Amino acid sequence: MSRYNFRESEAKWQQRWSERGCFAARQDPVRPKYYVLEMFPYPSGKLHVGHVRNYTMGDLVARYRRAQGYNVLHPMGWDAFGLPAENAAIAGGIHPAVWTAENIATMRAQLQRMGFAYDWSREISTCHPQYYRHEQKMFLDFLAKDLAYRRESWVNWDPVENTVLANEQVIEGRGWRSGALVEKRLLSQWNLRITRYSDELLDALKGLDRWPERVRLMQENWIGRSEGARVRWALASHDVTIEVFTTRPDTLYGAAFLALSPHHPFAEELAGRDSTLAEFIAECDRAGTSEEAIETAEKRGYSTDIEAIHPLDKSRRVPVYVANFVLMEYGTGAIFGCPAHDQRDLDFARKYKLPVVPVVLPPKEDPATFSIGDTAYVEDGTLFNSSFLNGLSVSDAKRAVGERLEAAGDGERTIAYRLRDWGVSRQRYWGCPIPVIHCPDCGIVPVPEDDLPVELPQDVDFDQSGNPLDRHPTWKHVACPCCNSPSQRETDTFDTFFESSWYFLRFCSARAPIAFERDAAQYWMPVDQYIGGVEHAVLHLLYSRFFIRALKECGYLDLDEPFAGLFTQGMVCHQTYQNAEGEWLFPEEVASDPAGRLTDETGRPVIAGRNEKMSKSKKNVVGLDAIVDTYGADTARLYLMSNSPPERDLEWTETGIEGAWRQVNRLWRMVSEPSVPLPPPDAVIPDEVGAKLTGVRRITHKTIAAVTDDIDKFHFNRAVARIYELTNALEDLPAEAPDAGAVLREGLITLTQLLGPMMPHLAEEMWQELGQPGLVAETAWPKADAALIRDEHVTIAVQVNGKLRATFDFPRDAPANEVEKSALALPQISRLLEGKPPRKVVIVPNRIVSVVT
RNA sequence: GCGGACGUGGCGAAACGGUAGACGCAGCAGACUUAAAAUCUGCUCCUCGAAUGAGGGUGAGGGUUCGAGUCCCUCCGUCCGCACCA
Repeated sequence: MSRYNFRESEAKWQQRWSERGCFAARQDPVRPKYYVLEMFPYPSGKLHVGHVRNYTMGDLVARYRRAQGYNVLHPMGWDAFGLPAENAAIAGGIHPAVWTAENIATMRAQLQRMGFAYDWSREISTCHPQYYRHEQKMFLDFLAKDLAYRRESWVNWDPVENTVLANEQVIEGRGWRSGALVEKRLLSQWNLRITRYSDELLDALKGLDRWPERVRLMQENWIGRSEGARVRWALASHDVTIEVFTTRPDTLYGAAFLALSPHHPFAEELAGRDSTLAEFIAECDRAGTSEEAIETAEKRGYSTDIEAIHPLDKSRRVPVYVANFVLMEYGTGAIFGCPAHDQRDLDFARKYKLPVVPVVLPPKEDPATFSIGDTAYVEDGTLFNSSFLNGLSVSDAKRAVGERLEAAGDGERTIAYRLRDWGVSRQRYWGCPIPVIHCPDCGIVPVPEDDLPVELPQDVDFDQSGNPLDRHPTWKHVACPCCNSPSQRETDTFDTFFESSWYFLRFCSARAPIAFERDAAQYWMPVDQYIGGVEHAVLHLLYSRFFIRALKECGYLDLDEPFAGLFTQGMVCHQTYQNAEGEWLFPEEVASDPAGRLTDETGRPVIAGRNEKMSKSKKNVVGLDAIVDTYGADTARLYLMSNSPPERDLEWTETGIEGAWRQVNRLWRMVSEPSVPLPPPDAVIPDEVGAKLTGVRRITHKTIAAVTDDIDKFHFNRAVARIYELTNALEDLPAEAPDAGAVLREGLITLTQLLGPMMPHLAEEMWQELGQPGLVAETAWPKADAALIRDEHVTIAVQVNGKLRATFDFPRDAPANEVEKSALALPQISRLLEGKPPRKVVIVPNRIVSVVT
C-alpha cells in the first residue's frame, strides 16, 4: 500500500509553478481581472496553523478564479513597521530592521512551503524607504488639501507602549495591543481629517453588498450619525453663549439645567477664578476611562451659580453645572438636561433637586395626572407643557423647534457624528517618519518633495525609554528648507495603519517609482475579494476607505471603494492547558498517563482549559512547520477548509488533522492503484454505459456543479463534503461493468480538477499519474454536462396530513395527475385513506405529494 | 442600556419553506494480521419492537402554512460590537 510522498511532491510542484511563472500577473485589458487579497501579515516571528487559514482561503479563490479564466492578481507583502520589533530591540539588543527582516525570511519560506499561488515578484515590505517614501508624499498632498493638520488635543496615552493611540485602537478603555489602561494626555498631534467624509463613508456602506452585514453595521455604529440641533443659550450674567447639541430639541421646554464638560473652554475659564471648580475638574481627570470606572462612577455636577436664558422663553432661567459625564469630544461639549425624558438627566435632577417637568405625554395618559417617577419617559407621545408645541408629535415638534430656532438665530438643525479625526502621530522609532520640519521662525515646514524620503536613521539605541529618534544626536537637526535657520525634524512617526491603508494599491505596480501607476490601479482595483479578520472592521477597513477618498481628492486615482468583496474568516482555536501553578503549557508538552489523566512531561497533573483562539500567550498554538513536516501542506490546507464553515471558528485537533491525512492518501491511492484498469487518456466513453455507470457519471457531473456553486459562495466545507461524496461513489463503482475504466477515468480527472484549488500539489501529482497533459494550475475549470445533472427518475415523498408516510420513484416531470394517482395507490397511503377521497392534494413537481384527509 | 449574530446527534456540521442529521470525527462490531499500526466491511438521533414497523425529535412556548430547523411573535441561553454619545 503506497503512501503519498508529499515531501518529494510538494517541493517538485512548487518549483514547477515557479519556473513556469504560473502566478505572475500581467495587465491584460481583454481579460476580466480578479484581485484576491488576504490582509497582509505583521512579521511577528513564525506562523502557526491559525495564521494560515485565511491565506488558504485566498489561495483557493485565486486558483479557482484563474481556472475560470480570470486574470488574477494575488500578491503578498509585509506590514513591517510596528512595536514588537522595537520591543525585541529593547529586550534582545537586535535592531528592529534586522529582527523584521529575519522574521520576513522565515515567514516567506513558510508561506512558500504551503504552495500559495502568490505573485512573489510584487512582494512589498512597508518598512522599506522605497515603500514609505510614497506615503510621505501622500502626507504632503494631504497637508496641501487640509486633509492633515496638527492640533493640541486630549489623546489616548498608552503608558506601556509609551505612545498615543487612535480612538479605534482603544478597546474598553485599554490599549488594543498592550491591554494597559489608557490615560488622557494633552498633546500636539498630527491628525487626518477622516471626518470630512463621515457622511460619505456612511452612505457608501449601503453599496458594499458583498461585505458582511456585521462589518457594515459596526462601521455604521462607529461613525455614529445622529440628527439633532445645536441650540445657543445666552448666560444671564456673562457675555457668553453656550452652544449645546441635542437629539431631542422637542423637549426643550422640559429643560432643567445646562451641563458643561470639565474641559469646556468656559468651564476652564471659570476654574481660573474658582479654585473649588478647579479642584472638581482635576478630580474628574483623575477618574479612569475604563468601562468599570465609567460604570461605577457617580454622576456628579458642580453648580456654577450662573444661569442661562431659555432660548424659546427668554423669561426662563436654568442653572449651569459643570458635570463629569459630559464629553468634550462629542457634540459641543455641553448639554441641556431634560430630566423627564432622559434617564441620566433624571438621575442628575433627582440628586441636585432640580424640577422634573414632563413635556411628552404618553398615549392614553391624562395630562393632569401624568408624572415621572424613577424612570424617564423616552418613547413617542404628544407634546404638552410646551407652549407652541402643544399637541404635536415628537417628530413634528423637532421640526417646529428647528424652524423657530433658525428663524430667531438661536440655533439650527444639524448632524453630529461619533467619528473623530484620526490621530496618526506615534512617539516611536519603528515607523514612517512624518515629513515635516519645525522651524523657530517659519513654524511647521513640509519637507520638500525632492528631499524625500526622510529615512529612519539606522544608528539608534534603545537603552533608555522614550522615542530614540528624539534622542538621536544628529538626525533631527536640520536647516529650515525656507529660511535655512537651525530647525528640528518631527520625531514622531506614523501610526502603522498608515502603511496598510494603501498597500493594496502598491501591489498593482509594486516596482513603480511613484506610489502606484494610475492605469495599473484603475485596471486592478478595486480588490474583488478581500479576506481577513473581523478585528479590523473599524480599524484598517475604515482607514482604507478614507484613504481612497483622500487620494481621489488629491488626484491620485478615480475610485470609490477599495474592497468590493470582503470575507471575514473565523479563528482557529485549540484547547488550552495549565499546570497546577497556573502556567500555560504547549499542546505538545501535555501527555496522558495510563489512566487517561492529563499530565505534563514530568508526570504532574495538567488541567485542560477552554477552547480558545490560538495565541502565543496561552501557548495553545500548533506550529506550522511541525504540521507541514509531518503531514504536508495539502493535508493542512484540507483540514483548514473541511471541518467548519469559513466564517465560523475552527477547532484544531490531532484527530482532525489525521483524518485529513487519511483522505489525502485515499485520494492518492485512487489514482496510483485504481480499482479498475484505466484506459489510455484518449479513450472515449461510449454513449450508453448502463444504468449503474451512468449513475456514477451523474454524480461526477453533479459534483462539478455543486463544488462550483459552493466555492462561489465561500462554502468551502461543503465543497469538501461534495468531493468526499464523489470519492465514495468512485470507490463503489461497479468494477465488472465493461466501461468501468473509462467512467472511473472521467471521474478521477474531474476529482483532480476540483481538488486543484484546495490541494494543489496532490492534484498535480494525480494529474501526472493519470497521464494528463500540462498542469492542473493551467487547466480550465471543468464544466458539468447539463444532460447528466438532470435525473431521469426522481424520488417523490408522500405526506399525509404533514407526516411523511412513503416515498416512490417516478419519471422526472411526469404529469401531476399521474403522480397523484401513483401516490394515492401506494399501500401505505391507501391504507390511511380507508377508501375515502382526500380533501386536498398539493403536488410539488419532482419532490413531494402532500395529502390532506 | 443600544445594535447584531447564533442555538440541530457524543463532537465539527449538512439541509431553494418540501424525505432532518449529507460529509467527516469519535465509538461499537467484524475482516486481514502472531500482534499492533495501516487498510477494508457493517452499525451508530431517542423510545418501543426479534423484525417489516410505530411513536417522538432541530433551546422553550405560541402563530402562519397542505407542509416550519428555515417565516412571524414572546421568552430563555450563548457569543460579538458599541457605550457617560446628549
